[in-house]
Amino acid sequence: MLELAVLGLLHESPLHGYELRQRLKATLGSFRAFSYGSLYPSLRRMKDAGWIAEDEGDAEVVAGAPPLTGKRGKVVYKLTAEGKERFTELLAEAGPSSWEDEQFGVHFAFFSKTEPEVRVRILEGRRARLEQRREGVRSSLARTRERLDSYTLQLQEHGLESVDREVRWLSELIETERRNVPPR
Amino acid sequence: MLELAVLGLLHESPLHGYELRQRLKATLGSFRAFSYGSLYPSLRRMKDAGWIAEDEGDAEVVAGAPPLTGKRGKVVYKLTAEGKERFTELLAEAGPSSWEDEQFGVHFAFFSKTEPEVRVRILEGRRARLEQRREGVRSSLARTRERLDSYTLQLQEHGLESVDREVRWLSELIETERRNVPPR
DNA sequence: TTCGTCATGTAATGGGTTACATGATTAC
DNA sequence: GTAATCATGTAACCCATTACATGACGAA
Repeated sequence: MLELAVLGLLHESPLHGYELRQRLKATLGSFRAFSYGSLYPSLRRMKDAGWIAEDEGDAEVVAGAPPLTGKRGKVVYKLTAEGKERFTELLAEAGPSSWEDEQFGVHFAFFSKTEPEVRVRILEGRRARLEQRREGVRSSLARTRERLDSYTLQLQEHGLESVDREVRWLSELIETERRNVPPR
Repeated sequence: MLELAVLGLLHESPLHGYELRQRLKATLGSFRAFSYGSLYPSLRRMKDAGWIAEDEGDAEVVAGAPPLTGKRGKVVYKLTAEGKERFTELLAEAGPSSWEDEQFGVHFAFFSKTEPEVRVRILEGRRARLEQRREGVRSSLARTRERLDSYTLQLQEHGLESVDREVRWLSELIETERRNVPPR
């Protein structure tokens, strides 16, 4: 999850940890936020795995002074060739977990780097998942409506409307995708 | 979280684990689902803590046959006096975490058992949280709109609309609460 | 008799958060 | 010079999930 997001952002340009987190917030918006406590260890692991590497030879070295002192400044990471491969791989292997709430947003955020067929698969998977959830809530609501107090009821209905809204959104997106890439 | 939900459900009537999970789904709707892998250990802990207890003397003992065999059937739990206290306590101590996505739904689901002032506090806290999030997204969007690809942009905007919708919903709820319990 | 679903549980694992510690750099 | 924020990191913990194991019970 975090891994995919980091690879995706570094795919655009090298960044250091702190910056990465800002971009993460900006890219994922209201869907997800990560803390440094998960980001830095993750960067470490990804570096050990060889997917990212420290980016020297940066515009950072201007006066020569900072690098001369043993001080540790920003650590800028860039994607390695293996990292790019890994990213592509992660994007391609979109399975059932890709349409869960937390994952979907991250996948979607990198749709412009995703194969058109995979995009449609994810959008449809997500929609099916939501429709199934909606049916579950609806039928349970039909069975127990009278027994629920007004607050629980409001919660259910607001939830249902939210799901409906997202389904409609997804349907529009799917249609647009289809127009651009007609099914073979 | 799970704890609060379980206490809340058992507050209405004794239930066994399996049933509890169904009710959890029905009550929380699309907001949250729990697996048995977290439910059963949680029940165990709550029993050890003395908040819930096995409910014997149930309608279950009809023919006398099942209890005579050493077989272990359903384990029905009921709330103890301490459990009721704990529940009230949890409902009252509604702090900043109560307005986070995951917690809010659970709190809201038991609003009918919550003090009116606490209800308003939670609703307003949640609204403020969402408004703050919305401003964050908005300003970041204003700054970086041109640099974002169309997918990321759509994600942001859909997110923004969802937040807007929930804010409006909350505002209506708050107004209703206020009409019923005018501020002293 | 076998299939579905009811029912209870455990072990391993996952994927994060909070709180803390530290220090550099920038703006006032 | 001092406050804010930029910047990196660790340790302890939390709260759940997945996968697995087991078995009763009712309906076809």
